Amino acid sequence: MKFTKNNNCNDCTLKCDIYNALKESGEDFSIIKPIHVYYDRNEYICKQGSSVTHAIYLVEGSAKLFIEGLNNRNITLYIITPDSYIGLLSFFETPDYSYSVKAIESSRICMVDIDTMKKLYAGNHDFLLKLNKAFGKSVKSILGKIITLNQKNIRGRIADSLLYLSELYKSDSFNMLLSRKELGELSAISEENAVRLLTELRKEGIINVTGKNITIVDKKLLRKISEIG
Amino acid sequence: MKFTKNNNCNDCTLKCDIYNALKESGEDFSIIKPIHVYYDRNEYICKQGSSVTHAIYLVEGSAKLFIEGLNNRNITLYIITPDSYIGLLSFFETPDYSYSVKAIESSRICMVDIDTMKKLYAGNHDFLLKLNKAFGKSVKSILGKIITLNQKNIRGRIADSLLYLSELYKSDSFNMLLSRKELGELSAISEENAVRLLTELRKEGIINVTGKNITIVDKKLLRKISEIG
DNA sequence: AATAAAAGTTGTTTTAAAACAATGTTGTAA
DNA sequence: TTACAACATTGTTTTAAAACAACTTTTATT
Repeated sequence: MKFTKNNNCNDCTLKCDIYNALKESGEDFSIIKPIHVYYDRNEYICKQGSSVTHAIYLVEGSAKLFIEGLNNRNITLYIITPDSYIGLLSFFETPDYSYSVKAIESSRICMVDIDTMKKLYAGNHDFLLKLNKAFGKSVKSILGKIITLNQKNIRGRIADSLLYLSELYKSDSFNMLLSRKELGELSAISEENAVRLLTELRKEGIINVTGKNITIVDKKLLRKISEIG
Repeated sequence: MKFTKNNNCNDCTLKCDIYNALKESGEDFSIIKPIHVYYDRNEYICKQGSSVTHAIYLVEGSAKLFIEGLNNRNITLYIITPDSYIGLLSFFETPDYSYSVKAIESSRICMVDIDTMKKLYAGNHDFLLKLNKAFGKSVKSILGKIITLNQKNIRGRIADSLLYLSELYKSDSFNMLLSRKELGELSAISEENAVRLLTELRKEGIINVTGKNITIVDKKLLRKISEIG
């Protein structure tokens, strides 16, 4: 982890919501002092229980958002890719993060002090509504996850996770960046069963597996499995 | 289900957020035309998949918010009591409800057209922030639920549900209003096991059970069970 | 290159909870 | 006041998935 202060939004290639809101407001860019941070794989970007001090935006790389459960068992809710908010679910109301985020590859984030954010959306209604929209979307996906985790068998769950990753990376062939254990955590499956299921699906000709590289061969069938298990 | 139109907020004893926002704005109360609806036990207040057309506020009674899952199996996320929003989780972004709500006793709700709501919070920043705050709180409780459902055993889960209900009704002795099946759905447990666990806890002297009336006798122990199962 | 550590794999055993089944109880509508 | 449905209870069986164990492969580290 290393960080740089004194960044200037004008030099940033990413024209994020915050930038746009600020530009619209006509305010000086000096009011926000964005901090850029670089993380290696497996480093915490934010930790469940710690206080929410900044709005965090993922600029580069990818990260997993997970809840830290009992006896070190985690459940990964989803993978975050650029460019989207990391701090979102805990942004309103809660003083502390109710989840953790870890980089799953080298990643870069940009963070803006929460007071500055508040000032910003106090004067910009659309900005707040945009935050809400993203927020609402997250919630919807979480509700779907609850059903998946509680009502599908492990075969259906792993199929779900693979389809999810394929959609996330917008390709039938992708490097999932996750270890077998982490893939398990995305589907609430033990590591051993995650391995077994990947092997099973491979032998059935539904996917190809080479290390962490997955290719979905028969998407139709995988979708069926996701439905009926 | 029966409803009344042409209600006047000035006659309403409940001075809700919407009322207050409107009053502050100085607008005429005639711009909102609240509809009051009465529901019997087990009637749908809103149905998963149907479109979000109104903001719904629970005025009287209580209701369960649940996700309709696979083969008619539901998971109840929480119980709603007055006075709070029902439509909240689906209020932003999503055009359709991603969950259902049913009355668990005779209940009364008040609903306001969503366009009116939008007009209202367009001119009232604090009102929107208040909505967000309530929203954030819901999300936090749902994240906790995910861990409970996936990582605790059924004994821990039922303990959780009983503690939750006791907190909700602000008493160690309460009528849970839920059938054994519904209590099961609140904890993702089969009806049979819900019965067995209640009997078990009763025999251990931790709770008293008379029909739907529950009394928590040993709260400390129940908390312990909720933790360790 | 050698060695340790982490990650992945496969077979076997255990177990928690659902499903099934049968029966009892209560509430409610004719 | 009977009768039928919904709800509740208890015992038994089945099963899906975790846990355990042993081993292999890959990846870092000295």
